[in-house]
Amino acid sequence: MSATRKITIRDVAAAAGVSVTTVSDALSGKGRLPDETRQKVQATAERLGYRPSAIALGLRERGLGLVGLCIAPAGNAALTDVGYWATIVTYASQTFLSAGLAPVLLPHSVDMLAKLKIPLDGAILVDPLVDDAVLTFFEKRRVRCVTIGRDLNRESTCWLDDDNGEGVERMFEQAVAPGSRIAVVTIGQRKSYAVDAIAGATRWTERHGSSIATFQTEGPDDRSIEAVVSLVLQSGADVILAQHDRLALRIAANPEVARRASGAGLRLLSITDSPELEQAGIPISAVRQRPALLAEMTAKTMIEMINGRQPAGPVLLPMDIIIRPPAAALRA
Amino acid sequence: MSATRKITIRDVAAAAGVSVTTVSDALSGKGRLPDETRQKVQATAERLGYRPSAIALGLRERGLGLVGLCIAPAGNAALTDVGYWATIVTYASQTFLSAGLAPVLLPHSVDMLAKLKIPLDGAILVDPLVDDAVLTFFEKRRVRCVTIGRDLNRESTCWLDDDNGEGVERMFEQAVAPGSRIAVVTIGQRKSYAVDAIAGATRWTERHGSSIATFQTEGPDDRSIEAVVSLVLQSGADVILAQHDRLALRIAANPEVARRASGAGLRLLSITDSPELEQAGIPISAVRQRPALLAEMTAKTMIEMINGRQPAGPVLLPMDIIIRPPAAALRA
DNA sequence: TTGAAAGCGCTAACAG
DNA sequence: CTGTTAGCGCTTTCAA
Repeated sequence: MSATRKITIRDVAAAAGVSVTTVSDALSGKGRLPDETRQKVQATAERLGYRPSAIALGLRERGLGLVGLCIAPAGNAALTDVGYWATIVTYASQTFLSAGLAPVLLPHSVDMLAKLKIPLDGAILVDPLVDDAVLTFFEKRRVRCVTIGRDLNRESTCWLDDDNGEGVERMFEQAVAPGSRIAVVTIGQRKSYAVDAIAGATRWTERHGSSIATFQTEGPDDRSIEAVVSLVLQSGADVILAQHDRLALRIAANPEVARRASGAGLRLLSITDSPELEQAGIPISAVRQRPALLAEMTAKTMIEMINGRQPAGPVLLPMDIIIRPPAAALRA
Repeated sequence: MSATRKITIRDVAAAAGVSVTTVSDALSGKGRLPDETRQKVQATAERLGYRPSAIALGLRERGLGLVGLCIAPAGNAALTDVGYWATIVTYASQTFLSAGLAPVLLPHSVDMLAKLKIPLDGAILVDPLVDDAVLTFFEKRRVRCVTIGRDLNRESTCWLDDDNGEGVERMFEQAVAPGSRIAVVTIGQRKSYAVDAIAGATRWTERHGSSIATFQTEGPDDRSIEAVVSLVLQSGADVILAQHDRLALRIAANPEVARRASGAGLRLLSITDSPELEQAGIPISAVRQRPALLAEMTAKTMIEMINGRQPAGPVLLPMDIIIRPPAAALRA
């Protein structure tokens, strides 16, 4: 580590009256020099405040041990679940640090990414979009990459994820009556977790002769969401599956939804869980993600890759189902 | 950025049948070569997938643009306020990224820090302890450092902070009656924000002829906290000032505290604020920190230092006071 | 217009 | 036991 580097190995060599090799060996403990020389060199280095240049080391060793962490920032609480973000960042970082690798927080914008002049040994990307630009950037730059979730249009990259499809299917098994009319409400860009989750719901539907319809909000604003909720209510749905917990909470805020859901007329489900769901006026069941484990495993996969081992193929983590039964059911 | 670098500038030169200088000039647009040569070289570079090595660049330029971010991790919610952590990390990172610098999440342990072979251009440290080991480490390594809060035993470092002293003094002005008996409850290691805040409370006390006593919990466990709360209650205190919001919430959980505080017999205050305080059974007034602004300003200060400008001396940000009046006061 | 060579700071191979 | 030298990949004089 260094900032205002000045004294180089040569300065130490000159001051100690030896060659650079001797300095190098003396400090790294490699060659078999007499203790006297070694100590003299060490003392000189200490006196001069000499620190080996990490960059020069990196140049030789081809790598500094930097790994990128690319995940939508937690600035806007409405957009990102801060707890999810913090958990992933914390666990991935800790795993990397334990392996002697330094986690770098990467921007999501390719422009900013391109401005960085950083020799990355690898990168983790969380929730890639379809044809993800960041992923393309990494591919071009030959930066190895592991993702949490996957780019739906890309076969090659190594990824891990919660098993959203199986999780949602199981949640339906436990929480939804056969023959129900299901409305899926999606928001924002297509991401694999949502696609997988909806696929799970669809599988359940096909098995149980229920119907399923998907509604996409125009935008992330309240007006767009309200509009879609009206449509959903008109459609006569028994069950609403929201793309994520923030969306579920906003749907739950609709009075008509709240009214129907407080009886047995409507069941609100979410593809992602968060502590806030506990505070909702109505019960919202959800599939619980495992960001801590996911982050750790993803980081470990990255470490494997850096160490030259072939990473395992896609990994799917089994999820917990959080059933929050409607008040009516509790009374029964 | 790179990972499995292979093709160097020499490969391109050879393939294009020119010298490395020409390649360098052609790609950076520096020399005045004929367009024909330039295009040929660019095409060759493209074809070979050539990327200049960030490390080699860094070796010449003496710096890669890496800045460290050292802040106790958000793993344990009881220890850290996740929102505070996430805000600081997010805003500091964004400020750095906008300046083309890459934020590295640093471990808090000096051992792990020493394992990292990273050429840091600077680092931000949040809430240093007394005689902070990380700070000492940076000093030794000649890594410039700006802190949020300060090491109470260190004069030299550049720091910024919320103006906790003034904030708490003002909170007392608004929320505490002259002549009150004040109990300060501290927990964990000595940090400057708490010392400053208590100093503010003490100043207020001296002006208004009140008494103030400090209680330090043995440890962070519930038993230790309970023990201290008993002592405080026995002391006949009117006002409890807790070191931080998590501690305040745990104090508020004491039935006797809750009982007295729901009347006008006891006032609970906290040196830090958080959304959770809203959910507490009893009103807890607090001083609100400004992590977003603080992080941004600190990062900007760091950027100034990296650009060779002298940073301004200590900066103190005025704080907002969040008064949550006791139910008794509302009724009146 | 182009190229050779000198470093940036370090280590490893090879001599002495 | 210690020193010289050759790179790691790049840019920047300075010559040709």
